[in-house]
Amino acid sequence: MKHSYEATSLRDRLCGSLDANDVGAIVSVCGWVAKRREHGEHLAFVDLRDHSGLLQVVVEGSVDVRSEYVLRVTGTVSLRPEGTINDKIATGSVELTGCSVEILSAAEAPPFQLDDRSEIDEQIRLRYRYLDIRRSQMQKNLRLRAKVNSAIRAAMDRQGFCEVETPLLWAPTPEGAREFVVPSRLHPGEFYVLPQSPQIAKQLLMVGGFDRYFQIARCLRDEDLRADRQFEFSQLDLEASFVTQDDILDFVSEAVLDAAEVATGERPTTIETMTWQFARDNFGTDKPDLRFGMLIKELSDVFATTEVKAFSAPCVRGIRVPGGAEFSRSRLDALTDRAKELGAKGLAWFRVTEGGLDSPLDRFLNDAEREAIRTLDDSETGDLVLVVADDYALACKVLGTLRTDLGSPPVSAGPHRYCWVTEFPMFEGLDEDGNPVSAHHPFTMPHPDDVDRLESDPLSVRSQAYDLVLNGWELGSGSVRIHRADIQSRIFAILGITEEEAESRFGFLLGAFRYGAPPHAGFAFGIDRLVAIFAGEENIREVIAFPKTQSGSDLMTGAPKSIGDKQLKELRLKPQAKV
RNA sequence: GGACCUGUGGUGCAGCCUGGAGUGCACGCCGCCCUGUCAAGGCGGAGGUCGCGGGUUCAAAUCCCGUCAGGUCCGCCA
Repeated sequence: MKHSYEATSLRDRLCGSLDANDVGAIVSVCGWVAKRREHGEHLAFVDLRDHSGLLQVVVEGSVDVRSEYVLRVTGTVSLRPEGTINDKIATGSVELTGCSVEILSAAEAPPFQLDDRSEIDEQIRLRYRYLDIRRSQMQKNLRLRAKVNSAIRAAMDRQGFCEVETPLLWAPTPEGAREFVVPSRLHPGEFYVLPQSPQIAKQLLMVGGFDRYFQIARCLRDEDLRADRQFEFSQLDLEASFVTQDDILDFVSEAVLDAAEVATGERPTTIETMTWQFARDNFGTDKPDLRFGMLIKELSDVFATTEVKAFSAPCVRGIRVPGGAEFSRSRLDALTDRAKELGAKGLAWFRVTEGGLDSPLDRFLNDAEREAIRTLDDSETGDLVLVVADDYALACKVLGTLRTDLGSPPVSAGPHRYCWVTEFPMFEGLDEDGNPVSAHHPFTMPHPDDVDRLESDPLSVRSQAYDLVLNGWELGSGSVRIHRADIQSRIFAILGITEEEAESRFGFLLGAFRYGAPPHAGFAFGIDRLVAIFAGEENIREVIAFPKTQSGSDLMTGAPKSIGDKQLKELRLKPQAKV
């Protein structure tokens, strides 16, 4: 089937699109030389590659082309002679014969082979990213991303959302993530920042009467990089007025499920919902991976009056590791190190054996304690039980992390398990001045049932904030926003933000809210992470055309780089010498 | 800011623990041969600052210290 986008002035078809139905057609194709196989001066085969696939070109006579030469080949689509059909490629039943070959561009030997067989060091790939993305895996990933983007746009459009672009040059609003700073030439000594998200802009759009806004927005955060974090990333950012939390969950679900359908061919039937408290109790984290069990079990009651010093703590909890009794001592030591890295004082391990428990701590346990551990989560002989005793938050963090370290299937293997996590706490902990810290952001609406306790017991107050989680990755979060000045003032007061401070930091937003702010709520989720999971990639760099390294360098362009004195002078900037 | 892993012809690896001549494997590259290959095949060849610096030693790719780059993680990411 010929598609309109295949044909151009230079080519008629894409290499990978030809098959037995095209036999007899005289076509021109363009692409790169993937492989050349010469048989003396009378016959040569060239595998021509474009993003659609490979096509074997038969040249009668010799041909002076090398790998990665760019060719335009005109020839007849022919069935391959019997016995020479190649099942491994989509076009393997045909080949191009009687060809004339035009060299559009010669090429040096590439620094690495562009086939799919070799694992190339990422450093090399990133230095020659323009070659790396010529490889089929990267073509696949980036094109998948484009499909996801377009499915999301279609879903938002269908739901009546209006796409509005917001500024990249924004005002500093010191709060949350560290911002990238842009010096102003016209106002020397003053700065713009690149937005960590369009949060405030989209709330202003609500005030402005765009009751359903969305944008596939670039967000920038100057924080340390990780496998799932780049300086710049893309979010589906949305906000709607005259809605509740449930409306937002519906809007987002629609977009995500559409994207999933386009990406995987299958529309997930459900997105589970659980409260933040439930997630923490059972998974030890606010981003639960539902693909496997190993839930965290409570042991605090059993050890409430324990003689075992290591277990004298407000919270004692454990997980069962199926088959973990086989772990070597060094592996168990590594787990203990990991627990300590996460802040635990130690990690207690118990091999469940035929006779009971194998553990250095076993002899200190009384019968009830031993029985509770031995039967934790229906443990059987051959399992391992890991126990952490600490305060609740740390026990959650340590066991939750060990759970995913030990149980999480590879991204490419597991099913896709989506999950809404709701009723996040309004505040998490206290800052150095003793003020509660916003868990989401200071414009988040408290849970209606908890508003009374805002002042008396702020840390117990739930918010109307929610996260979307996929396979243990936080895809995004959102909240119902505060649109009433009285509640906003109370929140600022609790956070220890004075009126003057609030005015100087968010004045334009608070000002806008004085002119008729509709109740509104919104959400944003990371497209890089979503696509990475769809693509079966553990690392979002694999779905980004030109990513940065962990230290924030671009190995291709060499960024960041110094700028010339003239530019510095113009911006009135004076770099300090490196220490 | 911190922990751990990695760095050896163009590429991917082995060699390092237990020091002894830049040794090996696969791919690629160059030349010649080859009329149905498709990870083509045969013959020949070129290609190295063992990331960089210092130390130990008669001798360092190998051991030690430092440093740079890449990765994973902790901190950080409202």
